[in-house]
Amino acid sequence: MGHHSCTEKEKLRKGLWSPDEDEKLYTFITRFGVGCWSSVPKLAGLQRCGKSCRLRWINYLRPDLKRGMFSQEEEELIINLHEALGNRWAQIAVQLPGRTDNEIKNFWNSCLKKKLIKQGIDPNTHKPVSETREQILQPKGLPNMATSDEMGQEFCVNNIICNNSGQKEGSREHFMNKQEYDPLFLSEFQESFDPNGYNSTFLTDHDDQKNQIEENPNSNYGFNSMPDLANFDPGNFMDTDFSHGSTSRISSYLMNNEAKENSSNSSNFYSHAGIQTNNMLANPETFLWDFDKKLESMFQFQIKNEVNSSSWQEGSSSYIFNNSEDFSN
DNA sequence: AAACGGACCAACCGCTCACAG
DNA sequence: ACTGTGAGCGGTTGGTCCGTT
Repeated sequence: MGHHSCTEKEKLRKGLWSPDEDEKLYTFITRFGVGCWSSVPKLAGLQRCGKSCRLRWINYLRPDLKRGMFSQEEEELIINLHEALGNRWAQIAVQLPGRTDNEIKNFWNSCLKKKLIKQGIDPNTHKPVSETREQILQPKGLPNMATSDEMGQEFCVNNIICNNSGQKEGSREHFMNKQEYDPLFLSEFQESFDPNGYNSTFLTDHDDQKNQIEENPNSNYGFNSMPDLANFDPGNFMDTDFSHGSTSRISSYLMNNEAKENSSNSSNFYSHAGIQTNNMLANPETFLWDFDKKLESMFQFQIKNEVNSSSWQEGSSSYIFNNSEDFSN
């Protein structure tokens, strides 16, 4: 019901994303923000399904993504969270700013799982393997979930959920129930985090956000968990900072070479993390206008003929990148 | 140098849920 | 209440890399 596989439409491309596709998607999203994913491919001139675009953005293009190896702290946090939440990667990812659920899932499956096994710990139960064997015949509830009796011990994730009262506040049940019934639950841990990569508060209060942008040049411009751009040095921006993946390598190659060959062209998509963000910081409003203009001339995909106001959810984050242009026009 | 296999990771698939009409 | 649609999630797959034989 309601499920349309991307494969049903044979025109649609599949597989790895080309730098050109990345560029189109990145340009589109930074310009108009995240709205209706199903309309993104058409509007951005991509032969992909919306689902694929969404995934590409979330897992790779989002500017707030952290790159590179997981730190020891992150590693421990993932293990703790997995013990509490099981394979709820999206929920785990919420606690690790700049990391995606996919990334964490892959890291878990390829690395952490084996590490725990090596240490004699069952990655499913987070208990010593010998103990797990004894319990294997016992009926189980949810996998990875400690029973309420077992949860007499404190559940402490990132020093946030610790409960000094001795109650079972830190139990997985509590953790999940609270999240289920309290929509603001996550904000207790991490203000305004939005898994889409946008600042949630922005979605509900445009004026405040706008003020934030105007008053604080170091704000994230709608993206959360942005790296400290004030200290960002484009000269030290290595290709390894960008990604290690296959297309990523291509992208990185292009980024490095194009940046060298065409350093005057600030609209170079792959240099966005450096040049453009610095421009943003220096003068946000100028940047918005400037960036917009450059994109216009640079990429030339014709949105004006394709966009109509009803095909896009009036949008929230779009004005950050497009405050000078009425999208519906 | 070639073949092989494991590790890694990006992307896909299928499912569920939320919501609008 | 029902149906259609889109978003999001978790499991899985397939391609690439890299070390070993």
